[in-house]
Amino acid sequence: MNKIKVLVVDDHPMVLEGMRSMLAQINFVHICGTVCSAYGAVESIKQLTPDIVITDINMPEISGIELALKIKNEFPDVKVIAMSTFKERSYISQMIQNGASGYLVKSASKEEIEEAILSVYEGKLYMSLDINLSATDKQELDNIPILSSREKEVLLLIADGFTNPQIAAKLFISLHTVDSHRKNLLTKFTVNNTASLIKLAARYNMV
Amino acid sequence: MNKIKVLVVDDHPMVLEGMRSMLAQINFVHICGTVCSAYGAVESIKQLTPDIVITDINMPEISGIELALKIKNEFPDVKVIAMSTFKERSYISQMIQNGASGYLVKSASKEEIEEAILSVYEGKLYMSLDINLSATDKQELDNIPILSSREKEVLLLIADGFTNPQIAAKLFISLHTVDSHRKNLLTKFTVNNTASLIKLAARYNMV
DNA sequence: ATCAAAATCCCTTTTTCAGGGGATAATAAA
DNA sequence: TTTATTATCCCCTGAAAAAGGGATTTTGAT
Repeated sequence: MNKIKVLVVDDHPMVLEGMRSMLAQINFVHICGTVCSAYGAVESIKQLTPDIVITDINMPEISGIELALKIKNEFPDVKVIAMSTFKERSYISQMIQNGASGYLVKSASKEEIEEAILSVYEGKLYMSLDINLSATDKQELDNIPILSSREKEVLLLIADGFTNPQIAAKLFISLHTVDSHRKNLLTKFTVNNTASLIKLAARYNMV
Repeated sequence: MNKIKVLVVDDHPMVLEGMRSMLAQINFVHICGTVCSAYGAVESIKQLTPDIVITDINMPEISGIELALKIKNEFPDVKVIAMSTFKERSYISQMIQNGASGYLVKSASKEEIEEAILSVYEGKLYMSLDINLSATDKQELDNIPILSSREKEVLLLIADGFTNPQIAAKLFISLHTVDSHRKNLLTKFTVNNTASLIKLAARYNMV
């Protein structure tokens, strides 16, 4: 059996080293390279022709989300596994939409990484969301409200400091409508003013 | 020369592996252990008697900040190096106040880690703040306003959704005073309403 | 001892928010 | 096709925040 060629992209040398060390223990995996920025990633893929790219989501300048899109466009056969701390839950769906096949938390064990690589290599999806979360973390995830797209728009504009009339003008809707969305946001987040709303939204990486 | 005994604490196995691999390349360092939670750390220090503990700041349940305090109380001779992504800048001062001797970003290179360990072992302070920051990150750091302790209190209460009258009651000060602090916060953050204020404060890990 | 900064308090006016109510098309899901 | 959701619009009231002005007393640093 040919080894699965894996390229790792992360801006933290420490994580790269960790991945390198962990992947070295998996016999069916060959680490064909590690890259510390999304800039070098595309070039490296061209040269090293990996089967799977494991990439951090949070990177300066070019995020893992954009990188996933680029990879899917230029190298449709290359599978992408996104990696991050559990906190960036809201980014995961974007990552999947951009063609990623898997999601790993950075607290993943060697076994999980192994499973993720195998699953993704076989064309399946792999998600390691529920693992390694503390009880409070899980509860937090469950409490993240589901917003409509319009509500998301309004939320972002609120967070950027726009007043209701300004938001109404921007979205070409009535002031009353903005007010309704705003009320619904407060209800969905079970808070009673803007400060709490934005604090929570920030914690969930929605703003 | 005796090797410097180092214990690493981090809840991400990947980072632990990375540190282990990087420290293994430094000849004057002996990794006497790695621990994946602050709970085990104290016990391990007792058994392994490290010279230096390198600990992540962000850990579930017990943070690195609390851990640093515990270590300084129970093992005053053990030096502590705090480690995190650059984002938690606001925690650094707390870490230092709690007796940490150094600060490493997770994007630190082997050389930086080497230097940090040496410096701290010799009783100096080591800070790796300005390294590996992108231009925009640096600019952001520069723009982080310096708040008085009172302002921090007020900011936290605002973020928790308390109104000015409630804050006044909690802090035993006049409503007018709260209002002044609030105005000063808006000025210092160069924003013009609460939503923007909390969004920024959240980004700077102040709430 | 002096100066600067921080923290405190006071006032006014305009604007915005919060919370309450309810209603109607359009769309998506069952 | 019926139901539920979403997005839209409207009204009201009182509370709170934004923005402007200014003043005094602690506290900390030089």
